[in-house]
Amino acid sequence: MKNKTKAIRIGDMRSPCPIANTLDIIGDKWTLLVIRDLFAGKSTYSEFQSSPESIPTNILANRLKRLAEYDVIHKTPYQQRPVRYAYQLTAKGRSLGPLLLAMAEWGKKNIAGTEARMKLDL
Amino acid sequence: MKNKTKAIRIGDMRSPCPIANTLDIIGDKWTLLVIRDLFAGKSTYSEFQSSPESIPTNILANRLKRLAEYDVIHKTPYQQRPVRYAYQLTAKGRSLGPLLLAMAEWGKKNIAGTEARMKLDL
DNA sequence: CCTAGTTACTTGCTTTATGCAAGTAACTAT
DNA sequence: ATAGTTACTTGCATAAAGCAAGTAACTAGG
Repeated sequence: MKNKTKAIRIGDMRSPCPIANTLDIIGDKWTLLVIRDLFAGKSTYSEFQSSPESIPTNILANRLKRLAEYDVIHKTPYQQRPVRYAYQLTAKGRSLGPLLLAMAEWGKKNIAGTEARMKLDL
Repeated sequence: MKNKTKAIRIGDMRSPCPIANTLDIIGDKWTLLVIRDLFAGKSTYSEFQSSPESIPTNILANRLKRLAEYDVIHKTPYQQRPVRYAYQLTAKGRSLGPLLLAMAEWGKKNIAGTEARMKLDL
């Protein structure tokens, strides 16, 4: 099994802590929203863009690239002429389900005015 | 119950999604490391600074302030002359335990070279 | 009293990341 | 031939992060 991803980064870690290293992959305001959308069944660039938070297009491209590098998602062409891509969660990506669930639960309990409008297949 | 915190922010939300709103509070590379330290029993400014990730001092001050504003932690003086403060998790903060646990588990399983060196009282 | 040390920050400045608008490539449909 | 759609990229302004140094309020030692 060749390693083309950034999965192994020993040496350039800020610490060996699993939380710190997870944050280096998903620790920002946008990444988990893309992953949420994937859990909600979305898979194309325009579907991600259509989410209510309106992710900037360059940031979306950047996050999709990073997630693919870390093997959390992968990109496959779903049609030719013109070629269009579908993004989907890898096994590693799907295993973020419990984290997403914990976050959604915390938000619903602790932040007034929040409401889950999409059904996630966690 | 008076509300001096930012707990209620209806109107300036980017969406009603609980995940999006949780990310607006803890979605960055540092906040959850401070919370991790609190779960590990740390409580002073210098203890947070001594963690292996070496959080910049101005960012630490900023995050402590924000977490207090959102009622995730609170600050109490533990001595006079000179006055020194201890930070501790509120009930709201302690309820982040499952989220932190899910994140630690994901990191341990999916990122090579990670290792939990602190015991968290989740 | 004077100097060094500690804790808990704040300030100034440089670098990096975010956010917005516009532009491009490769098509399809009329 | 022109307009529309999808999936991006590029340029530029603003905001946040990161680093080093400085400050305030003390304590302890010579």
